[in-house]
Amino acid sequence: MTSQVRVRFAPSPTGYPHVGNIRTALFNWLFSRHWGGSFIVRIEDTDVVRKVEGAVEAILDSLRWLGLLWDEGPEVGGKHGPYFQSQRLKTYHEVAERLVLQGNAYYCYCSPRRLEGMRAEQVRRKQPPGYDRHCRNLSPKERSQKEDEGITPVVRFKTPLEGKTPFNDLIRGEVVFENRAIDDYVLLKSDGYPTYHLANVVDDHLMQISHVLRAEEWLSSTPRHLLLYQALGFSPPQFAHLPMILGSDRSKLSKRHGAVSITEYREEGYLPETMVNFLALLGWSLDDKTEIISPKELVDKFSLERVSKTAAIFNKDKLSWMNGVYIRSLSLDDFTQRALPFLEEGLPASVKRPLPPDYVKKIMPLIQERAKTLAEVPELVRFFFTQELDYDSRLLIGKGMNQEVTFGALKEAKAKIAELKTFDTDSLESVLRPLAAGLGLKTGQLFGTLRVAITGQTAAPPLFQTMAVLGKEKCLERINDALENLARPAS
RNA sequence: GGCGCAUUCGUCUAGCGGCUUAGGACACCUCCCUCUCAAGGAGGAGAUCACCGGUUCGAAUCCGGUAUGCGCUACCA
Repeated sequence: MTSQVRVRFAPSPTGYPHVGNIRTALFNWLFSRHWGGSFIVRIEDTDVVRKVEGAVEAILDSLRWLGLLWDEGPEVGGKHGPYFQSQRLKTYHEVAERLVLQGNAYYCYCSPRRLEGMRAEQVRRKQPPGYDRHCRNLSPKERSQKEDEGITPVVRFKTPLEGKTPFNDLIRGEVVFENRAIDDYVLLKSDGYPTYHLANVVDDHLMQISHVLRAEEWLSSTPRHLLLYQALGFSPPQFAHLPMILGSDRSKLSKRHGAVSITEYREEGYLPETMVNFLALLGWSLDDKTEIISPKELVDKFSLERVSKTAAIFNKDKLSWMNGVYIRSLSLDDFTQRALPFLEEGLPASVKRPLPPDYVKKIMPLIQERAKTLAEVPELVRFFFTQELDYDSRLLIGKGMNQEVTFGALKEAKAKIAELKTFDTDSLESVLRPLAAGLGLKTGQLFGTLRVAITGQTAAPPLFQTMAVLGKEKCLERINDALENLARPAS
């Protein structure tokens, strides 16, 4: 008997992985790494109807992206495979058959129509909906009659009519369910696929899973699973039900809450280290102040005792803040490397590709601390690449200035800049700062005007650094353009 | 309707009977820094700890009830 920790992430490929799924994966991964155990990925593709093409790849990609590598599962294999439930149907059939033989399950021939009618009636009479056990005690004769009619039955679990099923949830403590509140649920569907309940229990046992860490929505199903373990003579794993992640309106996360799939966050330019850090803190905390925490420390300190019991709302503002923190912490090279794909993608088509590496490298330090996501980098640096600036010429005229003053200031500035032999931050500052005083302008006024002329924006990286990167020629061109724009009567 | 879980600033959370005038973070506001925007620094506002009872010398912390929210109640997971 080993006390090896073996946990699994068992997604169903019925859609792209959302933050809730991934948070569950993260906690499983952290738990396994903390205890030196194994992290297993198992694909629960038992719902043929809802199966989504590409979902498995999206799930695995997301895990890899976040660094949540698995010890057993798709692609890497393992000695308890296969790790796709659709490839394990024979096992489920055998177990279901055994259950029927043992008297713990039975064939049910009820038509969907009958079940529907039954449920409607139950709801109408305000009774708890649930299977009425119509086929629970069919005689052999009745059964063969149904078989003769060509009906493919489902296999239902013969839930004990009395008693209680208690268990100790590692996060919530003692939980008890009355068996009579549990109906005879389906184990094997008529299409030959098992339901979650059967496949999950069988595989967790066969794969020697020691701890089941899953979302709270499974809490009510746990007694069903426990009853199944009992009937099968398997010793159940330990259960821990994680708090759910909710949308801003406190309902289950869905499309209307904006980005829900983890792949969308990736596309929006959130760093994987941000997601890991943020998701870890959604339902778990180290202490009363730790916000930024490394994966290593997460693994080191993770514990189920510090997992909270209450559902959490996904706070995107805080995510963005945290992403900014991580972006700023990147080395310049790393930041550049990561931003590059977003630049190639996000810059206007008119900008020549490939982007000149040296030029890009000079720009990046100017915006690194201004970017909250990688996806907004193209917008922040666009004016460095585009030929023509498109802005309202009225922006050139700063507070307390008029057209004439602005025009003169730009002209003077242009002259000073043109005289410059060395064109860098210091030389620009040494000539432009005095110029402001000479013109009787505040530095903010002169620099503001120049900023609009140079960048087409009122908010941009520091002016002199920006100009130094752009180069003398381009700066002069843009000031010329600004002068022309100013001279043109505003329409 | 039944069953289950939960309930501390708008949000994420700390708190596990006295150290709490309930701490931190995001967001918000003010000021400083400053050529704008960021970043950074200093402050501020924001929670009668859902409510009602009980236990106790003492409760956000323990117990009970109520309310509210969420989940489950499918041949979905």
